[in-house]
Amino acid sequence: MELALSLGETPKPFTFLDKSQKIVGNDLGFCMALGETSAEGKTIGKENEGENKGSSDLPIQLDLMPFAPVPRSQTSFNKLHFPWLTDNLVGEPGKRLDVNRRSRGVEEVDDAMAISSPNSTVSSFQMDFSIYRNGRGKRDFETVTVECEADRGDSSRASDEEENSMARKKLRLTKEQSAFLEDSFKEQSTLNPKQKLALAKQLNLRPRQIEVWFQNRRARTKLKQTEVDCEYLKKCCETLTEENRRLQKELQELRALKASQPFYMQLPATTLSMCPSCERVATTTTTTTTTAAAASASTVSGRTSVVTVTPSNMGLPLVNPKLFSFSPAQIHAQQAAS
DNA sequence: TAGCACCCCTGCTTTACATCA
DNA sequence: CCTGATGTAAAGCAGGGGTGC
Repeated sequence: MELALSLGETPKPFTFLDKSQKIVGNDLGFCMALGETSAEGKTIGKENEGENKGSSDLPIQLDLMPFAPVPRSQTSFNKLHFPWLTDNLVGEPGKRLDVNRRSRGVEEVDDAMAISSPNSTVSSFQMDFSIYRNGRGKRDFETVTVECEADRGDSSRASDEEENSMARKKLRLTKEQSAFLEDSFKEQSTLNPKQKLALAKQLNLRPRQIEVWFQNRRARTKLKQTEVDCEYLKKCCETLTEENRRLQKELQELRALKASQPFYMQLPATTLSMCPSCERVATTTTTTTTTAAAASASTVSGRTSVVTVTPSNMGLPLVNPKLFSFSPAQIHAQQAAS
């Protein structure tokens, strides 16, 4: 029996980038600065130049949060005090580093950009997201603090006293973000760093968040698949149990028949065949069955792998018909010898 | 070749939040 | 409206495998 468990998907070209325009232009209420420069000095999103057409070449920045280095007089939020903002600086002494925080590499650079880069658009757009999230009128200013804290990144959890006093808040992804991530997951269940960065930029999330989302998503998929497999195996078990019961019954009948018909030796042989792959029975009766025994044997039918059921081997338990493979000539020879 | 650092993953757990009775 | 139970999802954490130096 073969169980086809497919937990993964066939790798396909990563096409979620094509959706950027749709998201950007629709109801998310934000645009992205795809012109940012990555750590390697390459323009991120260069490979998606086609999608960027129609939008401005310059990064768009919404000055809704004090992360961006805008003159204080230009932002309406400058009257709000965000004590953690000074912690956003990369390399700030006294920070506690998260163990999962990459100490080098693209992601860190990108995180740092998202947190402290003058061109970062993250915090601004998170504000937009928070507005959408406040559909029911909850979480207004609270949301602002949540998003800001989320943007601080793992490495800026810092200032332990503040951290302790402020309970860990969780960023809730918007429906749009989740849907986009779902679509991306359908395309590909794992991401390479470039794809992660691109997704992060498109959704204005940190790469770490994208990574975590995909990890959790894979875990959910696996869990669901496990449940499905479990159900399938249950049914297989029931089927096999039923078949076993039936075979046992037939075996009893055959034994009873054998006992009642001592001259079974002259019955013709019946060849049963079993497909090796599916183990289904394809009865191949070689001769016309004239007795109940032979008829019964053909229904036991077990199996295509050449189970030759003759009166002489009828008494053998049909444990694994694959083990039985006798040609009529062999059986006749054996009979003659005995 | 061993040791180390780093990256990425899985598996499990924790925690914040939403929902509902 | 409040409250506690419960489910869900984001994030934290530990540990292992792969890779490069």
